Parts: sequence; structure tokens; C-alpha cells
Amino acid sequence: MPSRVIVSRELAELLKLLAHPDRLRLIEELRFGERDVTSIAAALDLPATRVSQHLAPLRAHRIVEDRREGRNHYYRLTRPAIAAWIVEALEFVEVRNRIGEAAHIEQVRELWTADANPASS
Amino acid sequence: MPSRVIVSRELAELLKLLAHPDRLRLIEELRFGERDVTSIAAALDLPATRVSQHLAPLRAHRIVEDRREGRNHYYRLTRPAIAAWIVEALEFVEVRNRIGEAAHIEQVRELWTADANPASS
DNA sequence: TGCAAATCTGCATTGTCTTGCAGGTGTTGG
DNA sequence: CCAACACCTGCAAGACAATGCAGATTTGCA
Repeated sequence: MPSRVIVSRELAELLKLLAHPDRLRLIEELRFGERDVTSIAAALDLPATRVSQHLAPLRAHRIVEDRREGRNHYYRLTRPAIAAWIVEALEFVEVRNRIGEAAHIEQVRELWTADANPASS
Repeated sequence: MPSRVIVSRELAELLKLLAHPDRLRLIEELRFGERDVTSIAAALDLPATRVSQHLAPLRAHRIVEDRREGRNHYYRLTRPAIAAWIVEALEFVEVRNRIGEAAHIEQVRELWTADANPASS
């Protein structure tokens, strides 16, 4: 029994780390390679300070790694497969009765599984 | 952009729901079929009240469904694939330098991917 | 009555957002 | 050349909301 308790605690910690809308979008932004903080902040429409705050715990848990070049810090996914794993979870998102909910999910699934990054939507 | 914001919010809500050690173990307990609350509480070594508290939000988000038979309530996973998806996440759990951490993870991976339920460990 | 499960209440803990500021790094003007 | 400025990023503090837990109570069924 100790193993299950220990591992489920680690796993819960990981999920809690990912369980934030901004951090999920952030990770998907890094799907195709490294980006600097300002660029991410612009893409997510968030203040750079908040992006930095989100990156800090992700870095602590080695979800992302950083590299500094001049005054910019470039971040990338330590294990890129995590982005695909997250997209898989869309299957389990409850499809509510709100109009267009399912359409939104399908649209994002296409965006987050595309090979290139055409931005928008 | 609105789609990504909306969907990432839904996704974060799902992850937050799963991001608790007890709930993760609970879901894995339901991997092979329905169980009643008392049985789950015994397996997880938790008071039945707390198990019930954990089940309530899972039920609200349709992660689990319940069926009552007499005075017992039997719960099952609405989409059993979610249990396998969770186990996949073990790959992304940071392997710390603590002795035996990796061994624990491997042991649980075997337990949670086994076809039968030999209990313990 | 007696058991199973859910619900409610109060309390402590934790996460998030905002704001202000400090450190480090280029860039520009004298 | 170097001194002052501008920019990028991280860190800290305070307010606020959300969550978890425990104890007591309630509901449904035998």
C-alpha cells in the first residue's frame, strides 16, 4: 500500500501543477519549441509577471527548462510528449449542454494537434 | 482565441478534479468495475465520509456514475479509459533523487496496468 | 431501531492575482 | 569609453477566493 500512496501523491502534485487554464495554454504554446517570456505573454494575453509566476513551479518540477540568452529567457518543454498527453484529456472533458461547447473542443483539438502554428482561434 | 480560453478552462477544471491523491487512488479502484462506498473506503483506508465527499464532485462532473441497490451505492467510471490515461501520466512524474522513488513508480505502474486486482502493495 | 451514504458547518490551509520593486543585460548619448 | 537609461524577468507582500478536513446532523432503506 505505501507505494500507491506515495505515487498517487506525486501524481496529484503533477496534475495540480497542470490544472490551471493559463499553464495549459502555456504548455501548448511550447509545443513547437522554445519561446521567451514576453512572446508567451503576448500570445496568451497575460502580463509577463504572471507568466513568469506560472513558469516558476513548472520549472521546479522540470516540466519546462530554461535557457538565457542576453536579457531574454527561453523556455521549452522538458518532455514534449506531455503536450500530446494533455490533448488526449479533451476526450474526458464533459460535453455540457451549452450550445457550441463540443464545437469549441473540436476546434481546439485540431489547433493543438496541428503540425504548424497558424495562431488565432 | 476564445475557443482556447474556454477549453483550457474546462480542461483545468477536469485536472483539478483529478489532482488529489485520494481521488486518483479511488479512480484506479474503479478500474475493474463498480464498487460500493464502504468497500472503497476500506481499500483506501479512509473514512467513508471522506470517500463520499470525494465522490460528490466526481459525480457532478460525470467522471463516475452511481447506481443504488438497497442501501448500498455502487459507483463506476463513466469513461473507463480515463484510468489508463492517468497511468500514462506516470511517465511525466519527476523522478526525484530520493532512494526508491523510481522503484515505487514502477511498482504502481505494474499494479495499475495489471488485468486483475491482487490488492496490496 | 440500525446501517449506509450524503450533506452541512466551521476552520485552517493553499492558490491566485495584483502591485511594486530589484537584478541583470543590452543600448544609446556624451 | 562609460554612464545613464530602457527592457526583460524574477521575487515578495497583501488581499481574496477556493478547497480540504472533521464533526455533527440528515436522509433512505432494511
